[in-house]
Amino acid sequence: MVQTNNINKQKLLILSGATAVGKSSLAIQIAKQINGEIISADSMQVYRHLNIGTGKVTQEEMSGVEHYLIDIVNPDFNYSVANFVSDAEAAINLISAKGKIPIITGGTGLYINALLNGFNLSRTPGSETIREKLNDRILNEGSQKLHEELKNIDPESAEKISVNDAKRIVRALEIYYLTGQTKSEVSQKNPESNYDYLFFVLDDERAALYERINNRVDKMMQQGLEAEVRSLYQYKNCNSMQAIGYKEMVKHIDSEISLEKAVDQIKQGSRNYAKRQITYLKWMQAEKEWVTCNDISKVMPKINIFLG
RNA sequence: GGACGGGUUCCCGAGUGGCCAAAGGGAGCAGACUGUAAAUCUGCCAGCUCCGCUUUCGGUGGUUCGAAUCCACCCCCGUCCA
Repeated sequence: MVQTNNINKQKLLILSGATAVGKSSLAIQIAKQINGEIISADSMQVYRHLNIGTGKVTQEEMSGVEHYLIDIVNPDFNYSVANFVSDAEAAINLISAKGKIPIITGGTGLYINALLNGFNLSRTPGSETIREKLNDRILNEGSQKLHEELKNIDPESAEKISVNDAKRIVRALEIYYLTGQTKSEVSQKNPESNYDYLFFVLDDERAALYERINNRVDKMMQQGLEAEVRSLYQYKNCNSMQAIGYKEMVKHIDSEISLEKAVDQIKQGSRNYAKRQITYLKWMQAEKEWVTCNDISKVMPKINIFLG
């Protein structure tokens, strides 16, 4: 472990992993033992009313442990990494002011990465209007055309972004047209993290994980996922509704697919998502401890050593 | 019993004499990733001693220089007529 210059840094516990591995409940258990509070790093649990499908912990399950960044915006809000980083920093300060330990838990790797590695998002703002225009151009001119454009402006980024990756092409161009600087110039990360953290990744055998996911989706259906999505139907075009479990259910409500098919797609989508989460976690630069989720006994000793 | 339609690589599904190890999609695996990230995108995907070879397209036999594609019989499946 690299523990240089960590003496004065804020201590953080990170707990991540694929969907349905059991992060939330483990986090609560840990919080109780070390007098900690939980900050959710989940791009969908920030939305109010998206409860069943996002696998939010209930008030009861929280059993008194304070949770942050859950239910903080309405479903029509477009939450982003930038919001997360500032919200999470604020929560960290709040928790630490109470003399407690912040535990970051969630499956949105990008969010955790941005927080830990000090992405400087303030230098790369966003602009809905510019983005919209760019998106229109992609539709009309094709992504290849805009990729060419990016190549002239920021060859370094163009090199890394696929010609087909419309989203990233748009974003890179957006940064340039908004700030006059290229994405590659502006998006440097801090050389060193602001935090002293202990990072656990919960994992399991792939087959077991996939099975757990399938079961969890069945459970969500029993809990009334369909009704929940119906009650949120008005938001069907919002970002929040692109969450797995919601977009498929909307298709069913719109009579595009049968209920059975929707459920299958939710399971399939969740499995694919889990795969991507794991890939991101593997890729992400940070010291990590991979823990098999049914063998978490060795987690506490390490935490105790870490906290001193 | 009769009339058609069909059985293709893990699944769906193109292919109807050579350009076919066989389109396309899905799944799976691996990867990328700095303001939509539960999103978006990329690669691999019969096997091998891998610029060539070997085994695949329900089964068996045949026609042909050559078949997943044509013929015969057989085995399943679906629809229809009795």
